[in-house]
Amino acid sequence: MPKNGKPKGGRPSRNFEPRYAKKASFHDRHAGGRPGARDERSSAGRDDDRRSYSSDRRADTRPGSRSPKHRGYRAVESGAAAPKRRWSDSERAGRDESRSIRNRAESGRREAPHHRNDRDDRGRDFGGRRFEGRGGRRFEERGERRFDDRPRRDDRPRRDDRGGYDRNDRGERPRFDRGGSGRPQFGGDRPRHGRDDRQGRDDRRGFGAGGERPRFNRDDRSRFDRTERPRFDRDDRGRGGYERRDDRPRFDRTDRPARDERPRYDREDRDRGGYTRRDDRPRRDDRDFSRPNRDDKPRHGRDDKPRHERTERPRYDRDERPARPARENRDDRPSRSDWNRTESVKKHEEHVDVVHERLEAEAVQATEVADVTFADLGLGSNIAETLRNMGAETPFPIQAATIPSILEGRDVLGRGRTGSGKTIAFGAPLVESILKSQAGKRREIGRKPRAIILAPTRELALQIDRTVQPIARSVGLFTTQIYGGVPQARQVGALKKGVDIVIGTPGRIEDLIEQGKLDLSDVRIAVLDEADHMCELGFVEPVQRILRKTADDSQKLLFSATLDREVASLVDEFLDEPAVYEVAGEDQDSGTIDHRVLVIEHRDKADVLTSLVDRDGQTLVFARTRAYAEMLAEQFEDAGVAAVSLHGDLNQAKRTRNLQKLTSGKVQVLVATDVAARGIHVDDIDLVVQADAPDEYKTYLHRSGRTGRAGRSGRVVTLITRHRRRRMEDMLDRAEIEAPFDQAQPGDEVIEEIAGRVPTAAELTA
DNA sequence: TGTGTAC
Repeated sequence: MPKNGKPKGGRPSRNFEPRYAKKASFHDRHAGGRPGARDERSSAGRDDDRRSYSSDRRADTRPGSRSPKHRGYRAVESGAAAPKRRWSDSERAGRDESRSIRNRAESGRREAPHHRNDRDDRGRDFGGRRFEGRGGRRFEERGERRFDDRPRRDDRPRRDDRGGYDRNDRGERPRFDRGGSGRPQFGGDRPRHGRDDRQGRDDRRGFGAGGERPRFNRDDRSRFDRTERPRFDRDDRGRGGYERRDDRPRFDRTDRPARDERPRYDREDRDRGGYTRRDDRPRRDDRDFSRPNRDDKPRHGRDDKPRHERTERPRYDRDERPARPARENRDDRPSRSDWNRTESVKKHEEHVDVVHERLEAEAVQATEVADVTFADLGLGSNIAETLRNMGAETPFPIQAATIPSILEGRDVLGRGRTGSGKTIAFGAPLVESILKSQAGKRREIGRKPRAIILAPTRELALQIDRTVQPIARSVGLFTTQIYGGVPQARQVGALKKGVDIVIGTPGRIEDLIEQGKLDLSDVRIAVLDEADHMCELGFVEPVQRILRKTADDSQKLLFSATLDREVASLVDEFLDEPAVYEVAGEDQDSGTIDHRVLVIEHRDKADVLTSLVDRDGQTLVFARTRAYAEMLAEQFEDAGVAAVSLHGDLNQAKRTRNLQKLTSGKVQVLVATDVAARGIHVDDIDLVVQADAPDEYKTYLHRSGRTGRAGRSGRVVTLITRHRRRRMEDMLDRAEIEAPFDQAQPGDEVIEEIAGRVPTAAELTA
């Protein structure tokens, strides 16, 4: 250990960023004949241009840490990272306390004298320092960031767990290099794999396994599904489904005939806009749990209600539900699909209703939730204390609602806007459960993870870890991030040492599983953040395969701000009588966001956009494609407005760096694709510009949710051309958002108002 | 169609 920690940790940065940068540059230099060469070069070229353009900015704020330079720079950077201290007294105390707590809790089980030793090793030799370093300073920062809007995320990048130890892993890499050249197959498959190359062929080489392991082999997959869990077999589902379907036609997707029976929605929609999906979410409640799939389809939205009723929608339709006697009937229940709204909530019906409503009223005013504490909800003192230090004094509604059920071991579906405390809502109880489950057990090196948290983007995975890690650490548990775009070595190294909670994205997780480097068989809690998104095309299968790798009876927690029918596919297979919670008003504009739509001429788009972003305050611009996002960022730079982009064509180092530039305030404008639509927290964004209107209401809600956070005001403006007006109206309607439409041309007053350069009429009167 | 997840 010490070895590992020393050479590597001390010298090279523990941050992967610098490394990436370095590799990238190396890569650029050797990009010559490689497939991705052209892209890389052009990318690099742009980067250079920008750099020179805004060199000043960069220079001051970020002394070399980012720059791909060398040691010297790194020294500077390490200086920046220097704040990382070792364990602080309080942390150490916390660790000890947790240890004793764990032991006590485990009175029945063996005491495990090793326990302490193991941990000490970990803590001192590597985990200890780093953690502490990070912990000492970051705990607070995290808290601030998350709850107080402090933009400082600089830590983010380096903070990777055991980052410092990577170096060791690196040392091992060389021997794997042989595989380096042997992975032509990928290149062939992916025309744009250039970006991967950028990140560092070293890593890839390390895996070398390119030829050895056909990870993504389609055949393997199919084999997988069926053999592993026969019970989930489609056929089975179909069977089960039918039974249920009879009861509830709407949920079944296979149950198409049923739809025919309920054509009324379609018709209404058709009359309106034909293609509109409006019906899909007449009311939020329905939308979530009963709707067939996505909004696109105008399928029968089973309810007769005209959408206007939505405003009145009781969140869970509890009233509508036939009251069931609590969970005793579990066995009697027709199927899991009931999760929708019946039983799950029912079990806690009384309790839930009470708590839910009481808190709900406080949802907007988080500070009012004073009568309940995290301890009341069942969390241990260490965790409660950590949450307090993070800025979470009292539980938010969604937390108060879900924590008890999660601790109870139930599967849970939770809907709450990211930033409203959703991460803690599942993170804190998850840590508590894991802690209890292994109370008294020795923490072994190389132990298998006990929990896994899946997110759709790397940035979100990082963010989740920033919240969960301190909580876990407060009780002696370890987390690690497993996502792509960065070298595997560090991640694998962490797994070898043993981690309790894995947080990451599907791709890399599955990859490591197939490599035999990640074993989820001990995972007893699996969380899907942005669950509805994780159930979309392209995501759902990997997710299913991953979930199937977890312990058979593992607890599943699905969260999202727009949790809807889309998760039915997973719910049917993986959840058992899930409890369903949501907090009204948290999944969309909570009244603090001002929505506007500007109807413009296409030829004016560039000027209007530049005018909108040339302002004080941070602006997040959404573009539909990566290319357009990149183009807009350049356009803004050319116009003298510092801007960076965030999209999938950038290597992870750059993605991280660019996002960090926004959060740190170095740049005021970030142009992104929908990679930034969900979950990303940048507290000071006060304007969201949708250069391209989203295609579905959920995307609108997620994008607009990047502003107006924590009760502050925010503004969202969407640019459309006149022929898109109708679609836009329909979408807003589905999103239940009121937004005035204004015709606009460059220079118009309305643009000045939206940009905040001129007070609006409302602001003047106010 | 594009976006994200991956080597």
